[in-house]
Amino acid sequence: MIIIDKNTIAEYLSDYLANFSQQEIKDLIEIPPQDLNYSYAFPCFQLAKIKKKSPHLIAKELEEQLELPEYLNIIEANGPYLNFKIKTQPILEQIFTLKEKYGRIYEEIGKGQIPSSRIVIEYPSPNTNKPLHFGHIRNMLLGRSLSRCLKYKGDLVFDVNLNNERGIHICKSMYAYKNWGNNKEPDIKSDHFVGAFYVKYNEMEKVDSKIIEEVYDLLRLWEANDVETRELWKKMNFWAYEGFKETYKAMKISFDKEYFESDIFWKGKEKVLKGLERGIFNKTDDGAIIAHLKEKFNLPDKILLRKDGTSLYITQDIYLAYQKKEDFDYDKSIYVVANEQDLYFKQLFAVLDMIGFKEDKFHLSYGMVYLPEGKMKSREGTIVDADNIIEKMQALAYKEVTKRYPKLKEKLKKERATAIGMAALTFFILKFNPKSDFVFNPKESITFEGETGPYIQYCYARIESIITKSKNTIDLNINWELINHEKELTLVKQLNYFPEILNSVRKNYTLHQIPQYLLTLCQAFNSFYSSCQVLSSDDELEKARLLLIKCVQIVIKIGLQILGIDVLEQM
RNA sequence: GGGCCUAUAAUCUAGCCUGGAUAGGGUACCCGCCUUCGGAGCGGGAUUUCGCAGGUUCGAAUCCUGCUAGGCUCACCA
Repeated sequence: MIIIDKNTIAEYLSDYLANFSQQEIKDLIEIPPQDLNYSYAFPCFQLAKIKKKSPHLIAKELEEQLELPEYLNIIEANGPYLNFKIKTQPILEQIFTLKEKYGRIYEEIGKGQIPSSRIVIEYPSPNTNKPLHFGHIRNMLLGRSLSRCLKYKGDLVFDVNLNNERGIHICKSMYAYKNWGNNKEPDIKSDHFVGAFYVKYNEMEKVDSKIIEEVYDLLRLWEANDVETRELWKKMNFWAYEGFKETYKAMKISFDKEYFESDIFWKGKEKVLKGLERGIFNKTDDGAIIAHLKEKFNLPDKILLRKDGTSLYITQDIYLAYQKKEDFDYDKSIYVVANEQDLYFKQLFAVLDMIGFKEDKFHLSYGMVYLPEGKMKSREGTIVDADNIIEKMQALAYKEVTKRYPKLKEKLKKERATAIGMAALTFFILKFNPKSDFVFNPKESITFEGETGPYIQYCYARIESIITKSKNTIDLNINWELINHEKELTLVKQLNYFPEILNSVRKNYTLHQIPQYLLTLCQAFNSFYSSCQVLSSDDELEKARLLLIKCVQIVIKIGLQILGIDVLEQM
């Protein structure tokens, strides 16, 4: 097998271009605009500078001079560009042979692959005083698909979750329950039940701002291990976890290990005190411990321990870094956290660096999700609740399924609605660049047409339908010459890019490249579909096209599986 | 005020790292396409000073500088 990518082309060209190294050539090679049916292009501008000839002329000369390698169909000069068209046969052979492993062809044939490593990914790390919201959905989807993508590419990935289940915010919910809860048991999803008291507290605080003092009393009681307070805390946290469990299940996420802030928040102290002893950190006038980050890191200084000796959020995160290393002996630790904490993570990593913890750490920072009205504020209850939106998507999908297939069995309808609804939600979120903010407008965002998950699923189902109808078997024994339609060649071209896309995602964590790629592929397929009939009286042609669409189906499936979207054979 | 980030048509978005072929898509809008494999689809049309102003370059949405607007952040909160 041969991988036809920029490297291959560069290697080939380097025999002819003495002026450049192979790497330089590779960097020059680009992917031509979509409507041109060439896979790769070499622009001759740089060469023109050296040779003092027009790039057009150079392209033309190279075209004549170059000897066609066996994996290329044609090399053609177009203006200042030298364009390369790949052969269909090697591509489809690879896909059909490797099947669901095609996306890791580099690893499979052992060429140009990155060694696999042990990676810990931490997400979504919720607070236990309120249910998960839309921002958590983005977080979970990013964490989940990154995890799946890295696993697919051969890394050993550990998904972990840190429960922020102690602190003043938890005490607020507890306080409200204590005063206005009448010892009620949850009569709604239990994390929502807890969240309602958080909102209640904030309402009451507006009426009487002094109640915050009583909340601090509660926090002190908690820290002093007061039995009654601890019992209440356990009870309410249990409700929160029970609720989260359902949401995690719907989101199809699970963890190799869950950490609890209450277990570890005080353990970071030791690390910090040791750092103080060694003179790495300093004491402020009033006795707090501070890390001076200004000079060495050009960051604002960070307090690591309060003047009363109690822990801060960063104290436990320092400890947790060590704990994760001990638990998983990782090569790299990834934190999936929104970009509002960019500075915090710079500080955390700087502090860890100061005390000699130099492990490879990465903050996968993603943009905020806004509502049309602005930022979500769980304090005021102006959030898009995660369970609610999941339910809404599935209900809408159910309506669509029912509209199309009124006679379908109820159970099937429900299954399809779940798959389609979740596909729509997942795809809607993951198609955006993780770094960018976006506005979630529930009314406009819930759609199954255009650039959506169901659009991709639909392609898959269409292909399945054709394959089922055909009496021919699919194998590599076809007449390759018959795949020559412009739409077919576009498909082949797109299929060939897939492994490179996954390499890029693994390297840059640009998860949106997968949905974006799938859209391009499916658009090419649908366009092919409308101009090329697969089922045909011409058996040879039918066999050739069946193989082609089977390969498309294989790639769609790999892509969707990484995103955590179910494929449907019928929809 | 300092730091970080963002600005692409009515609207949403890809492309920016690594500068190159008429700036790709999607929604909405207009016109077509179900007596050919599934219309959650396809084809065509209209709409853009790629925030503004400079600079570098043969070439800038992409790199640099300044400006404007917006977001996040600058806790002994999490």
